[in-house]
Amino acid sequence: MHPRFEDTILYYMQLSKNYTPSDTEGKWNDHWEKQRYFNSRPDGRPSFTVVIPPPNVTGVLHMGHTLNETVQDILIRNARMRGYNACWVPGSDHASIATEARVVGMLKEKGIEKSQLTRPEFMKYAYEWKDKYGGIIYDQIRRLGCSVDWERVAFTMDADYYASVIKVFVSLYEQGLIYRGARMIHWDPQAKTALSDEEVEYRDEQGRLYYVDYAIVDKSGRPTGRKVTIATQRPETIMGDTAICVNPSDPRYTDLSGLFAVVPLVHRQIPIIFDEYVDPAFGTGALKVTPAHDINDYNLGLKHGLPIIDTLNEDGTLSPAAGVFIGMERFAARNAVIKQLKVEGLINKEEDHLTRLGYSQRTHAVVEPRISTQWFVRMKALAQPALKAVTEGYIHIHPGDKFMATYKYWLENVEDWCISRQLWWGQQIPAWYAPDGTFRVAATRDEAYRLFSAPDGSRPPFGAGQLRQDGDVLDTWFSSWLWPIEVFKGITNPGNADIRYYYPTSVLVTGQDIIFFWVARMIMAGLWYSPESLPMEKRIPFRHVYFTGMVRDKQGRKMSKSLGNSPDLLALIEKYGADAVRFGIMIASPAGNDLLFDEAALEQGRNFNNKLWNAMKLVKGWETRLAASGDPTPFPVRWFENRLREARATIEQLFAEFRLSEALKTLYSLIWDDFCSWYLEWVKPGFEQPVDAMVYRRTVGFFEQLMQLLHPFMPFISEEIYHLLADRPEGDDLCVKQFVTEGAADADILAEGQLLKDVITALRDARNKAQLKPKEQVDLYIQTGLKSTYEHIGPILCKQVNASGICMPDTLPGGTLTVVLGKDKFAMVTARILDDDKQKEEMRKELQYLKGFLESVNKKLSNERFVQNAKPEVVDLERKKKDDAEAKIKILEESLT
RNA sequence: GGGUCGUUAGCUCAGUUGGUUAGAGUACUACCUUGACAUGGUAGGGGUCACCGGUUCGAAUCCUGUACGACCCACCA
Repeated sequence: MHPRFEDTILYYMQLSKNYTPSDTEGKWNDHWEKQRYFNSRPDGRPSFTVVIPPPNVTGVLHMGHTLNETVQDILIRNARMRGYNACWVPGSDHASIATEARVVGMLKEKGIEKSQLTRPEFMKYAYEWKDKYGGIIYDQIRRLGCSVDWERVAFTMDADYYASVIKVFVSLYEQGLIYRGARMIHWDPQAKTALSDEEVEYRDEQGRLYYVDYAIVDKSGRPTGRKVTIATQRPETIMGDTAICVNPSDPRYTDLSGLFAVVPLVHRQIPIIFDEYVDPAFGTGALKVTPAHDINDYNLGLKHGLPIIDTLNEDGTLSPAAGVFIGMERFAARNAVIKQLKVEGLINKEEDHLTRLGYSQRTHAVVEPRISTQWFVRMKALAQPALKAVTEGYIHIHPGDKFMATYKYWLENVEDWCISRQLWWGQQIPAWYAPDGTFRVAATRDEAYRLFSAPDGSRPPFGAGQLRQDGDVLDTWFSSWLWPIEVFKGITNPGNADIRYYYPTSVLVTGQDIIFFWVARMIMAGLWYSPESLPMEKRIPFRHVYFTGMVRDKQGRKMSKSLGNSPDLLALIEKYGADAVRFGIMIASPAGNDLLFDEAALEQGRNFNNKLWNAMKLVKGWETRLAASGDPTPFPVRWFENRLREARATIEQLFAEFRLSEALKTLYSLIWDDFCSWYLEWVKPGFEQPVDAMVYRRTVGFFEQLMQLLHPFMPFISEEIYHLLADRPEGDDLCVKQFVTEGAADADILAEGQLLKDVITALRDARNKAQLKPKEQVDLYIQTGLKSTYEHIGPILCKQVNASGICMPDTLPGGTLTVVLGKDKFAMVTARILDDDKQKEEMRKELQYLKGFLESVNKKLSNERFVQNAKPEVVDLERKKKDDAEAKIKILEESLT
C-alpha cells in the first residue's frame, strides 16, 4: 500500500476547488528522496549524466539559474523515464574573486579590514559564508523540484577537488604548459589582484581628451623653444612617460629626430622615437609612451628598449615613482594633474571623446593594465584538440551552429591564460620558494624540498621549513574546468567505476555568456585529462551543449539587483507553485534566445495546474456511477488514442532536437484542447447519468499517459494526479514509470476527428451569429456524401451543438440556419424565426472569399509552367482545392437563391 | 573596425528540405455562471512576414544590398 494512500478517499472527498501546490510539493519531494529515485549508481543500463553548472556561493539563485536548472531537470527526468540510469550531480563553485569580494564587503560592514586578519582567520569567515549561501542555493534547487543526487554534492574547494586542482597544476607545469613570468595583465585595484582577459568587461563611455604641451630640448637639455602637443585621456599617467612617439612619415615632426621632450610636472627628459604604429590622423599625431600603464605602450617600449616607470600602487593610488601626488587615488590624481597642468598653462585644448573602459567582472572597478609577475597557461596546445572536438562533430552545440563561429574564433586566437590571483579564497598555488628566490612546483612542501636536491641527491643548503609557498590562489575557472571529470573523482582517482560509467556526460546546459570561461576550457581539460588511449568520443566532457539565453525583464532589461527587477525564486514558488514557475519559464524559451520574463507566463502555468486539477475532479467523479460497457470502443476513445500516439511521436522528436518549449507547447495544447475541451466533453455523461465502465477505464489510462508526458516539465502535479486517479502499489510512481512505445497513429481516425471538430465549430459559429442561446435546441439536417461517417459521429455532434437529432435527407428543408463546410451542407431548424437577411449577408461574405480563393487557384493551374514544373502531388492538391471550392460555391449559390 | 544573430498579429514567439490566401499563447471583442474548472466555456476580430532588388511556375522561407536592434571580439592614444 502506498504510504499515504490510506488517506486517499478522505482526501478525494475534500478535493479543493482549485489546486494548491503547497499541499503536494514538499510531500512528493520527501517521497522521491526517501525512495532514492534520484540516487544513481553504475549499473547495466546506459547512463544519462548531467553535471550542474555549479552556482557561485555568492548569493541566491536568480531567474537565469531557474531556467537552466529547469531545463536540466526536464532532460534528466525524461531520460530517467526512458530507461536511462539518470545521474544529475549538484554542487557549487567557490567563485574565488566574487566570493572574496563579498566576504571582504561583509567584514567591512562589521568593521573588520581584511588586512587585520591572518589568512586562516579570513578562511574561517569565508567558509562560514559558503555554508550559509551554499545552503540557500541547495534549498532553492530542491524546492524547484530538481531531481539531483544529493549524495553526490560537490564543491570546488572540497578536499579531493582541491587536490585535483593542485595535481593538474603540477602536471601542466611539468609538461611545460604552465609558466611564471612578468607580463602586462589586467589589474583590479579594488580586489588587488590580477585578472584574466576574459574577466574584463568593456563599456563604451564618454571620456575626455586633454591636449598637453611637452617642451623639446636638445640632448644636453637646452631648450629649443619647440614644443610638442600630445592628446591623452589619462593625464595622471604622464609621470610614467618614457618617450614621445611620432610616425616617421609625418612631416610635422621630422625635425624632432635626435631631440628630447620634457615630461611636465616631473621635468624628466625622454627621447623622441619614431614608429609606424602611430596614426598621424589621431589627435596631434604625437603619442606619449607610458609602458607601465598601457598595453600598446608596453609593446612599443619592448620594441624600442624603453624603461618602465610604474607610477601606481596595487590599490590604484600613485606610487613614489610618480614623484608627485604620491598616495593620491588615481582618479583624484587625474583631476589634480589637470589642475596643475592648467596652472602651468600646459593644457591648450580639451574635447569629449568616446572611449572604451575595462571593468572588473566581479568588483566592477576600472581595471588597470599593469606589469606583474603571474602564472600563465599556454593555451595554444590545449586549444587545438578542443577546436577539433567541436568542428568535427563530437560535441554538438544547440541551438544549431549559432555559437560555432564564436567558439572557433576564440580558440584560434586564444592568448595565454593568467591563472594566478592575489587572493586567499581558492586553491593556493603549489609553488615553493627557497630563501634565494628560486622555486619548485610540487603538490607538497616535502616533495618540493626533494626537488631542490642536487642531482647527486645532496640536500639543499636550507631546511624544508624555510620553503615559502606562493601566496596566490588560482583563478576559479582553473578549478571549474575540471568539473565534469572531478565530480566523479576522475583526476584524484583515475579510472574508477564512476568516471568510467558516467563520463562523458550527456549534455551540458548553461548560459552562453560563459562559453569561453567555462565551456571551451572544460573541453580542453576533458581532452587533456582523459586517457589518450580512449577515442575522441570517450574523452570529450559532454556530447551536447544546450545554451540557454539570458533572462531579461518584461522591458528587455537585464535582471539586476540595482534595478530591483530580479524576482525572488522562493517567493514565486510560494505564489504560483514550483510547477507553474517551471512552466512559465519554459513556455517561451527556445534554446539560445533571450527570455523576457513576465509573471503572466507563471499565471498561465498556475491556470494550467488548475485545469488539470479540475479535469481530474471531473473524471474521478465518474468513478461512483459506472455502467456496464456497451458498444465496441466508442469513437471519442478511438480518436483520442490515436491523437495521443501522434502527439507522443511529435514530443519525442522535439526532445531529440532539444526543442523543449515546443514540446511543452504541444503537450499543453494536447491536454487543454484535445483532452479537456474535445475528448472529455465528448465522453462526458449528462447530469448524474452513468458512465460506460470501459470509457472510464480508458479515460483514466489516457490521463495517466498525459501526466507521464507532462512529468518532466511539471513533476509535482503530475505525480499527485497520477496517484489520485488510482490506488498504486509501492514503488509505482510516475517519477520512475517507464514510457512504453506505441504503434503509429491511424490517419483516417484522426481525419474523422478533425472533421467532427470542424463541423462542431462551424455549427456553433452559425448559432452564435444567429444569436441562438445555448439552451435553444435545434433539429439538424445534413446533406452529405459521407453518411456512414456522420452516423457514428452523429450523437457527439448532436450533443456538442445542442441538436435534438440528425436527419440525412436528400434535400434540406428551407427557412433554416444553413452552413456549408467542404462538400457538406447543414441545416438547423429552430423553434423561432431567424433573421434571414443577416444569414444571407454572412453567406455572401463567404462566397466572396471563396471566389477570390478559386481565382488564385485557377491562376496557378492555368499556368503551364506550374503544371509542368511543380511536383505532381502539389498540382493534385491544387486541383483538389479547385474542386472543393467549386463545390462549395455551387452549394452557397443554390442556398442564396 | 571585424564578426554572429535577429526583425512574422498590440505583446512573446512557432513556421521543418520554397508549395492550402501565414500559426500558437497572451491581450482584445461578443455571448455564456445548473452540476470539473470564471485561474472557466463558446465563438470572433487582428499580420503588405522590416525595406529595395534578384532567382523561381511559385518566396515569410533562397541570393545581393539597405535600415533598425541585440550580442561577441579587437591595442588606435
